[in-house]
Amino acid sequence: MPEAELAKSEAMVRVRFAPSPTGYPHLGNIRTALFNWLFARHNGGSFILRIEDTDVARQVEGAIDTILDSLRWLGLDWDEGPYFQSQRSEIYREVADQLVKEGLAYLCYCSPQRLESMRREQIERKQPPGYDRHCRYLAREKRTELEASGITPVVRFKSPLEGQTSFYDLLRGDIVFENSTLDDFVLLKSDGYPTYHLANIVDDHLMVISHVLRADEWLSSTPRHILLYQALGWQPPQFAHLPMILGSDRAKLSKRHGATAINEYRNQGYLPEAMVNFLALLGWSLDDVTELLSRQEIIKHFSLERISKTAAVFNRDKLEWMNGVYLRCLSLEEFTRQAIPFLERGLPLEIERPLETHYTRQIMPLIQERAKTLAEVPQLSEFFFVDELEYDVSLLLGKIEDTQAVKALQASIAKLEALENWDMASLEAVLRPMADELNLKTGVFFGLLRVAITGRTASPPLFQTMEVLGGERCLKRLRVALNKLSVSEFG
RNA sequence: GGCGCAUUCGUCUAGGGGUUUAGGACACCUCCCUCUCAAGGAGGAGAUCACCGGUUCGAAUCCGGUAUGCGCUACCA
Repeated sequence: MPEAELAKSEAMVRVRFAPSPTGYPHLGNIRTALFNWLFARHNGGSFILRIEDTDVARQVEGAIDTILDSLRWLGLDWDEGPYFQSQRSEIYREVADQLVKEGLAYLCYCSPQRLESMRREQIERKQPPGYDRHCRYLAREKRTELEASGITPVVRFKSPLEGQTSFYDLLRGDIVFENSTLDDFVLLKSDGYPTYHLANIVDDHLMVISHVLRADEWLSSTPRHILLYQALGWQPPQFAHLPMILGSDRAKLSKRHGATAINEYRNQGYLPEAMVNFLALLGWSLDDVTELLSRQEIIKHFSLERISKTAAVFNRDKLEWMNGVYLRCLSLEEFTRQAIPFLERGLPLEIERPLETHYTRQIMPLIQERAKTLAEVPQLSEFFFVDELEYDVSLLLGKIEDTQAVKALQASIAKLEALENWDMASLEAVLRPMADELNLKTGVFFGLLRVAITGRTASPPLFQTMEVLGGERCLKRLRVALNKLSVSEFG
């Protein structure tokens, strides 16, 4: 980065996140928000939230709330706003009027139908599609006639016909566009709302935005914005176009890519801290080895210089792994607190609510080590809560013959009925020697008990599980297992 | 079609002329631990640094071209 640019970027930092409520924010949107927030926090600047709701037709119900919720969930607090562009129409209109008055923009009366057929013809003739500037050169009489006709015009910017427009991108360096490739884009729509191009630069100027950090998809529009700044005699902010986040098919993230809305990740049991850590590493890195960073560490080290230039494919496996790491870092109290809503929601309906707190608290340490997301907690712990286990007898006989299984279960029941202290150590002290007595490998014997106790072949450690379940439940389950075996013998 | 940006293991990335037989992470495989699972530990496999030229004593690193990918090309943002 040249020194002059560096110096500018060190001045008072004011950045904004400017989502459009035409959909729910996905990973890509939120990553942009995160980078802006990190940049502001690192530099002691301001993070401003602005809702770009100028497309009334495509507005999605509830999108604004979801945007605010998502930012709050991730702890991306804003210092100003939310500002709503829909409430600032007067401002944009005045700027558009001024540009028309100065001859830098003009009224266009072309119908959508005409524009559409024009575009179709251009594509057919393999010409670059773009407005043909029909209304830019309207004769005076014709214009007066159209004004009288009652058609509501749009306002278009008079793009220069030749020359170049260039700017310095903080990430990518000098970028140059031929003005001849730019058409006369719309500033003010016929419904009175501004387009992105107009609203964006007016607000960035009025809100004294110092740096525009936005997704790469905006790079191509930037020359228009530069031209507008020039037309208005305003100093443009610094630009940095961030690499996009792609779906596994390497295409721009969209609804097709599964749970793209960020609040879906919350529902699926991801922790905001894990999400922040993961997202920060999607396009930024500290060094060659660090993967786990706290929010404070990210803020401390965040810099534009270390943002990568290449689009990144979202790797869900890695997010899961990281979330598991964060889950295991939680205190038991915190993990339990967070897991309970997922249990209440995800456990079978017949289990009584609210869940018994003391019992649940005993279960959670066994689950915490094994869950990658909170949404997995009900599935992992279901057998602790249900009265009747549902499993196939064949599971009991996985590695053992039925006569031996029956014998082993009978012996276990007899020994356990006499057990005085139902705790992990006592259980192990009784059961481990039994494997020898029964002439079974511990793996086989404990495996049998595991299925009888949990209904599964994989579970938390047997003795811990039995201690938490308690003697009454365990003995009942052992008898049920024995019964299953005898029934199957006759069936 | 035009314009723009990008191109290092499957994925996220480090590396920015000699330190590189290209480092780390996820996923995968093997082994250890072990009552199963998970976690953890130790290993392994996986990248002719897109390709072709050039600059240089020397290039993943600099330059040019090509290819490929992505983005933009709306009275969407």
